[in-house]
Amino acid sequence: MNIVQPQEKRTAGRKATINREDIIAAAMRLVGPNRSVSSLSLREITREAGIAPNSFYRHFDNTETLAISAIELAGSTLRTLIGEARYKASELNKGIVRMSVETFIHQIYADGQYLPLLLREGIVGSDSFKEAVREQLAYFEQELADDLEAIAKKTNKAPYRPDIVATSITRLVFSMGSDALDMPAEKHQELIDSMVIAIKMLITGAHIIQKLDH
Amino acid sequence: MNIVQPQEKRTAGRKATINREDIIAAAMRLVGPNRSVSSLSLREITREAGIAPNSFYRHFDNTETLAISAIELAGSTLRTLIGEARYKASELNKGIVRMSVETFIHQIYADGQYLPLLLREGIVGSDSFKEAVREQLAYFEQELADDLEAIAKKTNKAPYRPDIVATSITRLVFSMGSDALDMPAEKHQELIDSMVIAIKMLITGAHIIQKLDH
DNA sequence: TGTACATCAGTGAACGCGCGTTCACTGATGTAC
DNA sequence: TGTACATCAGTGAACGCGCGTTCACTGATGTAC
Repeated sequence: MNIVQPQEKRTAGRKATINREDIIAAAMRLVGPNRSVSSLSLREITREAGIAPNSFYRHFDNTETLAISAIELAGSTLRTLIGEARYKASELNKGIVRMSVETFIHQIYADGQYLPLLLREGIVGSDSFKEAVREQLAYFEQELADDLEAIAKKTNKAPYRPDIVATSITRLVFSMGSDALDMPAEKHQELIDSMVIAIKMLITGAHIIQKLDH
Repeated sequence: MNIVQPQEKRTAGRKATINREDIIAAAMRLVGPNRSVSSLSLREITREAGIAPNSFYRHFDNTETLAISAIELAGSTLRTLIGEARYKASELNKGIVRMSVETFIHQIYADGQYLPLLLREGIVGSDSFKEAVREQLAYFEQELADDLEAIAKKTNKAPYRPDIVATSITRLVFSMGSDALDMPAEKHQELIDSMVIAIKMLITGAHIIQKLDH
């Protein structure tokens, strides 16, 4: 979970004009809505970052290392955003589900392309990419599971298989969320509504099903 | 939906030793569980197919055209499989949901890598790839919607927003289904069980929710 | 304060390599007569 | 049946290009004394 190695105390030497975050940002700009990080060439990244090709090696061992750093950055950024959404939801008395989903979608058009990055690299990346994404998704699911538990306590009704509910919601949000990239902003509200309905179906079903089967 | 251009009647000329399907198959072998079609080089594909690089142009305009053909082939193959599963389910009196999911998962370890191909290209592909995948997903969702309607007629209870249910199920099956690629075969049954439960939660929830909100 | 020195981020030039694409060709096949 | 011919799938050689990586270097910075 260390996004960037701790800055070891410098003793002497030329001052750095660019850092790891700058290079990651350049790579994020290049991937856009369609490309995967593994399709980026080293020279392409350094061109975008404004440095010489071989300067890349001063900051990363190779493009694979850069990609994993980008995935970790994306994951922690998204979880921070959702954390804020959760906080705001409790403050504004707005539904936690709707608030979280809205944050997700609006984030897509904001500074970063974090969500689609995670989604893509979890699917097309190398094994180590997939592992890095899996780790990030596990954090999401854990936080979701906590929410579900809190709801369960409040309503005195535990959902059936909360693990499956958490996984399903995560998958749905990522899958449907990435659709937002390919549609105009005015359709976002409709998408958000659909996602909220789907999630509520899942949660509602999870509370009923146990009565039927168990 | 035309997988391969209709064989125009040949009048003269050397007999073909390789055809479009052979080249698509070579490409499918190369992508494996991780790579996207767009990462394949023309020379790599022809090497795998056992032909000279420039022979590729006798069959496809470029690798993009090949990729779209592969997507269409994957889509129609999968839908045929699911169609058979649906038929068998009604014959064997086995649950239609379980039967379809099991077919999906087992197919992953069978001849083709169709499901992950669709999933990947729908996310990392170019706009035309995405369009091709979207078309295939739309077929799936339509067939699912038909099933839901049939169930609704039988039970005399229509689900709320069957479109959202169909979309959600499709997304869940593709997302969780592709996990099967990264896990040993003995864990497949567990995955199938989880997917079936998630789908039942959705369907159950979709029947309850309308009573609450509408 | 001044000076010699170690550190190290960034560079320009060069390398060998695989790539997509082109060209003119070969030779097997089927057709016309 | 035989022969000249049109068709066209597949090829070998060549091209210019962007790639990842290496090397020896430059020169700004901070440290030791």
